[in-house]
Amino acid sequence: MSTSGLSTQPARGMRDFLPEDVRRREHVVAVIRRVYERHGFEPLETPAVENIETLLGKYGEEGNKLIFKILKRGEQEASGQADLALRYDLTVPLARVVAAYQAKLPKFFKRYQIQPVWRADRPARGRFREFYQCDIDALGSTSPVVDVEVLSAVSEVLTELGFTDFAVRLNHRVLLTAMLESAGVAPEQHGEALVALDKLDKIGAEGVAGEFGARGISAAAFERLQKVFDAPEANLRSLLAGHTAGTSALDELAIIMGLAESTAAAGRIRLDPSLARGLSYYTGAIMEIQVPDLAGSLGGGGRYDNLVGMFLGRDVPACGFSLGLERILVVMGEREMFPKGLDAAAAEVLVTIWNEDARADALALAGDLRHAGLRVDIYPDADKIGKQLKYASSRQVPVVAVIGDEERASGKVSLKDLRSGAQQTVPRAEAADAAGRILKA
RNA sequence: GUGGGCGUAGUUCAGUGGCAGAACGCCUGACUGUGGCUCAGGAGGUCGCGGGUUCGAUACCCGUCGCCCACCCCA
Repeated sequence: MSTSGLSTQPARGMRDFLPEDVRRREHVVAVIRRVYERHGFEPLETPAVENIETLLGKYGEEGNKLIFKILKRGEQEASGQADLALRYDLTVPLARVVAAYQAKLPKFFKRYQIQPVWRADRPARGRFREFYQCDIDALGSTSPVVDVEVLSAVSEVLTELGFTDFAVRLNHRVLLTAMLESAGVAPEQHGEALVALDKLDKIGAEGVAGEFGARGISAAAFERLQKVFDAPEANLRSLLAGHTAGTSALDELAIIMGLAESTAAAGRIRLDPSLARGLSYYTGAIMEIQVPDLAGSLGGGGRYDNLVGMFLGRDVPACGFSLGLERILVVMGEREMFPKGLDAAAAEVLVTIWNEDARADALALAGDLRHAGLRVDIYPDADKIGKQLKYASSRQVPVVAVIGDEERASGKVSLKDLRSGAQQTVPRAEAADAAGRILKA
């Protein structure tokens, strides 16, 4: 509440990040970027705003509704029409970029992109209207090596951040369709059936059977599918017997899982026929990372071999994965997984100001200490020295430098270690070295 | 979109149909060359917003906006 009556809250679903928040975010982003680069992915950035036609029709019906649209401006504003939109994910802009710069880009283009996206969703735990996605995508190859590389990179990120209990759920769009066909679900009911199947781990088999019934899908179909969910490895092949596309999709997943054993994703992947994923552009393998204490996922991805084709007119195979920064932060925060150094003080040394005449001296000393590589703050006013020390203490700055009348007369600086209370007076030229020694002690 | 909970000081929250409270934080002083501890004092509120009931509403009723939790969906 402000005195003016104006709300000080950020817009719904948006957040301010205070220094402590930013440090945490940057810590996680640094790990992600390092691992992505280690896997040979190159950085890319695209505009926050896209032409609206670029985004429409890429995310499915639900996705379309959640796009933040931007009204036409000026005289056109009254028309209520939108011609621009905030980007909804990083994958569709990537597809546009690949189509636009195909001549410049390498045959196999691997890029990472860490930028905010916007969705007009209802905010909830770990869900915001502005959030960062940390994407990797590899374009130009249909090889399962690509799918495995992507899984390896994100698994390595999570491992490096300290996650020990994440699991990768793996499925395949073609396999899903094949399963429904083999089970006897009519093609026009596939969408409904997938929504119900996706809830299996939440509402159980009876629940899904009920949903099937409510949507007019035969009970016999669900019975055939249920065996598969109970024991996918044992029963999938027999369900798919004679279904060529389904069988080869299953073979593809088996290859991915086999190859992944040689990477950081080893032991993490679980074939999960109930995984559906909402975005409509996926065509092949789909995957999602889960952790026990979060209802949603830490990230998701998959193969989308014809999204680029929507821009280019010629398909370019692609596979990618998106880690959700805020999901990772929510879980790391609750589990207290952040390293201790992150809440370090903003400065290592606070230079005090004795009186108005000493301001230039203080600034010069701060400059010297900074040139020596120290993080140095300077108190802005010639307040009582006790107040300046109190400020340093409250900000957890470990060392305070004082040039009082006595120090100035003798060309010296007093350095006080606030942790121990010890104080020493050294020649001005040795101040940086002495401060460094105190900090290391 | 569905169900539930909550909006009171900078923060976390008490509270009552009749003068607006605590803790922490903040400011000042005790302590005019030294922080933490202690003590004394002080500032800070249209009780989310709008309407209704009432002699009187921060409290009761209705609406609205915002936040939180669960579901749905997603990263």
